[in-house]
Amino acid sequence: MSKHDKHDKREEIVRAALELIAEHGFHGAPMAMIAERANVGAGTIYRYFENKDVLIAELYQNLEAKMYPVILEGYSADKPTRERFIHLGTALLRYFIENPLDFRFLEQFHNSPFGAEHRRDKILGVKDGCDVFRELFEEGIARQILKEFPLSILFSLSFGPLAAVARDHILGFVVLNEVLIVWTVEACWDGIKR
Amino acid sequence: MSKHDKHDKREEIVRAALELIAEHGFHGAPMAMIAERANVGAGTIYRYFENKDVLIAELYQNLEAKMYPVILEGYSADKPTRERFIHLGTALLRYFIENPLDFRFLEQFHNSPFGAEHRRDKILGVKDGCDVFRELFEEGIARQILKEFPLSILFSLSFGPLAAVARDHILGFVVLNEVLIVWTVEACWDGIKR
DNA sequence: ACCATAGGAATGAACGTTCATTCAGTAATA
DNA sequence: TATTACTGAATGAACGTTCATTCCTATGGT
Repeated sequence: MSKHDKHDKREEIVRAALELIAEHGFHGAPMAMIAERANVGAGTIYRYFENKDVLIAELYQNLEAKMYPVILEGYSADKPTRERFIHLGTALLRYFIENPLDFRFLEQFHNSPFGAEHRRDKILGVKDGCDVFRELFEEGIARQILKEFPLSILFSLSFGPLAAVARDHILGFVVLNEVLIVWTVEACWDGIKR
Repeated sequence: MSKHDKHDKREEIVRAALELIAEHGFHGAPMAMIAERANVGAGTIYRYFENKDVLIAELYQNLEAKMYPVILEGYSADKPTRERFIHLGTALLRYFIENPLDFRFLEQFHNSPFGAEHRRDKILGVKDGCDVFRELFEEGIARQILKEFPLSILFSLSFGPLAAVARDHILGFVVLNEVLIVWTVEACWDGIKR
């Protein structure tokens, strides 16, 4: 067998961990259960990840790296502010709906000791994906297109509803279709525009 | 000692549990630690609560019962839709900011096995506090004041941002004052109004 | 072509820790 | 004294992690 199969095992572990954590939360996904679902011995996980925390952190970074390009696909900084916002918002919401496991994992992650630390990092040096939104908001405020709120409130007014709607869809309280997705993001825009 | 002191112990347990769970989450608040902070033997908790789950569930119901009248104080079904929405929204946000422990506990609760079950209950027979919002939204749609969205999306567009803003305030990412609170809720209104 | 063997990969039973819960004993109350 | 309230050490279950052992395969000598 070749080097490729090593990766197979590693990826099996990552997949199993994502599934179980998304479905049952961090504390409902013991290492033994992850190992079982990955068809791997319990000890094998520790050949690839130092411990559970490292596994989870890597899972999170995997996700961010995976989402970023999907959401930015077709994004152009030249288009009007509103159009760019709708693009990002709908792309994000679509991603969440099409990848419910990813969404559920992210939610678990943000409501955990990890999440708090991670937020602190983002305060100091904002990382990766948020920059796009930050730029968009700052430009929108400067051009007087957006309400003059602290950035963090604009974030909340935009992502708060998107996350809530995605959660409701995944839990089956609404059925979102393409039209509803766009309308929802447009409603968010109405909330932040002047 | 009189009957009153029994209540004192019970309330000490409830207070300690709320503090620790709000601060460290369900799994960072072992029964032994709750007992210690309540100045009570570990076994004493079980004189008042069958087990940890029951303690948590009762904590949650305490909170709901405590919040409901505070938020409805001064609420009048006669006033215009917008005014009523602003009243409820600002009251809720103010409550969260003034009672950060309550807010953090509610967040922990909603991101847990309990939360999911509880949501299912609310689907069938909507309980207590949500009725006010439900009425408000249904009336707003009927009068063509609000966008014609599924109720659950209107909920998300309203509470999503409020929860996110409250979280940011409590974690120190924004400092909300009375003006910002009102502006934020008005922005939510802009999101749901036609 | 065959076997021997070295060494990394994989395993899962075993370990130490932590937690919710119990219960035998103690203190307070009447 | 009898009853009730309280205590915290003891218990067992569950967890993350370790490590002695097994398995697999690539290599080199015959």
